[in-house]
Amino acid sequence: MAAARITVFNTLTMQKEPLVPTREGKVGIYVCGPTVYSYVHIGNARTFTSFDVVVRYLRYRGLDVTYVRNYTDVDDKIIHAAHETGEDPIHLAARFVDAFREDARALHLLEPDVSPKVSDHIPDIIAIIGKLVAHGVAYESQGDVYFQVSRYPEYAKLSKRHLDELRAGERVQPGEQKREPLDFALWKAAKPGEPAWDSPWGRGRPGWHIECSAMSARYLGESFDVHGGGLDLIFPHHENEIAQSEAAFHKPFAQYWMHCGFLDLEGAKMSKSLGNVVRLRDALQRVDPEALRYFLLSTHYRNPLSFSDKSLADAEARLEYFYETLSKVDARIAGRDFGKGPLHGEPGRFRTEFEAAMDDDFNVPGGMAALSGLFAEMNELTDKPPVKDKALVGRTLQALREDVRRISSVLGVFEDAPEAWLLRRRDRAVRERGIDVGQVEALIGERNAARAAKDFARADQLRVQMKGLGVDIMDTAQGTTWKVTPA
RNA sequence: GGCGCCAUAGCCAAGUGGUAAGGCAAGGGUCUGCAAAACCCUCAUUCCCCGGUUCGAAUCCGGGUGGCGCCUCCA
Repeated sequence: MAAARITVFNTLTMQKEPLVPTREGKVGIYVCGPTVYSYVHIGNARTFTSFDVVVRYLRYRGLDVTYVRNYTDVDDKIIHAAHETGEDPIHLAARFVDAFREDARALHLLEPDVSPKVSDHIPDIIAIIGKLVAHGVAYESQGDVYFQVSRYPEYAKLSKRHLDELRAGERVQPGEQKREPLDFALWKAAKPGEPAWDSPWGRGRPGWHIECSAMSARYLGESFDVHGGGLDLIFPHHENEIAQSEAAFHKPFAQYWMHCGFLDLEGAKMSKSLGNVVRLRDALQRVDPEALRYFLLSTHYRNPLSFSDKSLADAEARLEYFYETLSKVDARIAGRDFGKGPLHGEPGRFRTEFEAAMDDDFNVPGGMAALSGLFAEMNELTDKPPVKDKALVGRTLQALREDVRRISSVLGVFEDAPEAWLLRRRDRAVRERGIDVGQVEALIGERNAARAAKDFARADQLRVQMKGLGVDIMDTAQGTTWKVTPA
């Protein structure tokens, strides 16, 4: 069975384990989505892109995946942000949900099967809190409800901390009515001007962690397969989710915990206090969205990734190579019938290599190596075919092109029409560099006239002139084309 | 202070017991009027340092050095 071949690094055990879904052939995955108080940053984007590929690959392997990624739209930070703009918190959150959807589309993120919001699940949340109170692991205190950590002996099994050490560093916020410092809020009594709902404990709103316990249970069941998020969510968020869910339902919560590493800014942590947060939205303006996606996937999801203009430029250059190859290959094989028959070499080996890498805890960089081999093979067959049989070459190219499509569907890159992507990229560069296209075309015309007249000195002079404008020209069988010199 | 992660060529980056993937850059070549692109070749006896385990370690163990993260909101 395909799934058994896939191995996942489980934060719970700190080991790679075979992925064995609870229900044969089906995988439920819950990823902690954005708290929508602002635009998401590129670190968020990395996490969501990583899990996007996880979901795509599980489906590629034939698993029936239910992918849930929530929006936390009721939260302290949202309330603060709304106070500053004078906006209604729920309205502000809705605005940023829309913004996120736009950014996500640009990044080619799949729409999850379910994208639940906290504000739509208050009854579910109240029901779980009610269970926890009934089980004696949570208590009401002046309109707040707290989870009593000491009543859940397995607390901190995910982050592997010791309770006494945690206690040493704990502090109680003013106004909190906890029995013990480690206890955390499940429900917060309403303050004036805050979104609030009726509950058995009075009007109030959910605490931070409970929504994920409620929404995962609703859409995936009280026990499900994979739970994901950023590294920094391990403590306390995921820890608290485990405590709440397992104490409420008396069964194991998520089987596999997957955590995505950080993205930093050339070594420096991205943080609001340093003022070096890069919004996904802004990054999307600066670089081709697909290049950004390719960059985000260029390091294994658990390793740190460093964001820089150079790495972005590298990603874009690489994408250009892929698209130029595809453009060339498509021109060769599109709409042609090369008949049936044998293929040259073993074109399927690249996809096999790709799968082997991806089976191993979603090793995307390993998979990219296979992809490099695949593209080199396509280029060779197109430009310097080692065999004369054109039908054989054509069939092989078609097979390789088909494998590119399958791999693309997993990585979510180079799915565009190659010509369209190439032109879009050039147009953007033309705008950025302020290049006069009419002038370029005139110069090309002049140069071709000089070449026809064998006036190569003049032709070379024009080439140099265009180089000075930031334009590289290429003489091909289809005529002279040009592109903008990489900055 | 506690817990944990990371350290691979000029740069980016896989590899977690069997003798260093891939990419960029660089050098050489094929092709080209010249170029560009593409393709081919070259490019780490060695994986931060010191010990240990082993027939065998980049991979395991111990110690050190240097980065980083979490412990408070954070993807």
